[in-house]
Amino acid sequence: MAERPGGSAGGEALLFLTDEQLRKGIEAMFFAYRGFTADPDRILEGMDYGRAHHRAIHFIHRSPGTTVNNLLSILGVTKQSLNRVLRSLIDDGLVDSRVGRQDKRERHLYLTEKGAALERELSDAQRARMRAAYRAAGPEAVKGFRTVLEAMMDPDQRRQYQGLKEGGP
Amino acid sequence: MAERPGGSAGGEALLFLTDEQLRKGIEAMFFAYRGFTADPDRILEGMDYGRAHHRAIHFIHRSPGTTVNNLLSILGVTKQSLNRVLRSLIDDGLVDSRVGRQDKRERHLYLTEKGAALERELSDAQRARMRAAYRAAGPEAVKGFRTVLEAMMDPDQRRQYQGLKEGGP
DNA sequence: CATTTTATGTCAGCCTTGTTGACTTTCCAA
DNA sequence: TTGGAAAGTCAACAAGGCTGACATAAAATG
Repeated sequence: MAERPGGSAGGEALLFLTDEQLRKGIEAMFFAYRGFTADPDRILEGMDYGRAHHRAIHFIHRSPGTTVNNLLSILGVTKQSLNRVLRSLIDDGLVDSRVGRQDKRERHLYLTEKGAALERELSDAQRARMRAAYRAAGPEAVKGFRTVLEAMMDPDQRRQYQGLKEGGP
Repeated sequence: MAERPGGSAGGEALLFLTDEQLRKGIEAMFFAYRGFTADPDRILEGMDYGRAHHRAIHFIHRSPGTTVNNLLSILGVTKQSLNRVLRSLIDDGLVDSRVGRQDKRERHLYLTEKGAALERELSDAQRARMRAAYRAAGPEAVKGFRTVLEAMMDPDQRRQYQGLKEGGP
């Protein structure tokens, strides 16, 4: 791996693995992530909420009835941090927290109509950007996009990402 | 755009634009970005530095001699915020700030040998993950990955991303 | 039944990294 | 020579991470 990068499949086929190409990929992630979060951030500024609230709302919408513990492991933050966010969402009537029927220690989280309305506003904006990008890039590019992103995740994160496909309470 | 999503190219070709597919793309970005930043974050924790220092170091390495103002527009933060980060890097001898020769108001930023060493450590870790993901996904997927990310950026961000290709002081 | 473990909530305090506003110094350019 | 741009600095604040300690209820286990 000294003279030619890669060194097995013949050089040219591996030019996409040069440090220069990798650096471009890294910067693409940086700039694209800013775009990715820009629209919801704009909507949330002015409200009392931020990106952390958006994330909670997204995953509650995604898995209605999810427990606090589930949410914690998906978001990867501490319960104190999540609690602060959930508290404000519950107090403001965007999220409904119901004691579990089988296990009464658990709280199951649901969006209220008001919460669902905000979720719609946020995800409409985020999807609009995503849709424009997808449409401009085309289906083959989108497939590659998803493949690389999945390969970039930590195994635990990937499991959660894939597990979410069918998941539920 | 009501009955069939898209509605022009025949339906099946546009299935990658469904809300479900877009939602998966959104979550892929979320989880992948966590992986993307995980390794440098691990290296930096314990030092006095964080992700903001990493970003500054990255772009100074990338464009040696860049001015504070250049850096500000790339990073998209306030000068007070950047100044706090630069101050610690300069005080700790990782970054060298030189008064401009033509315009003596400007400061040109360079990594010292110590700064370059940390940059190497951080970018080696980040590149290793990127390389593994690229290799697993293959060149076609990588091409799609970059295409979608570029389309996702704000126009200003995209200009900066592309401008960085040749750029210099 | 007694004990331990689990799920959750909460208080207090700290750190990083972002923000705004005000003010100063330097110094290029009109 | 003066206006304004570039940079630096101080102060104060907010969001959203973190740790540690402690409380409560309920389930699980002995």
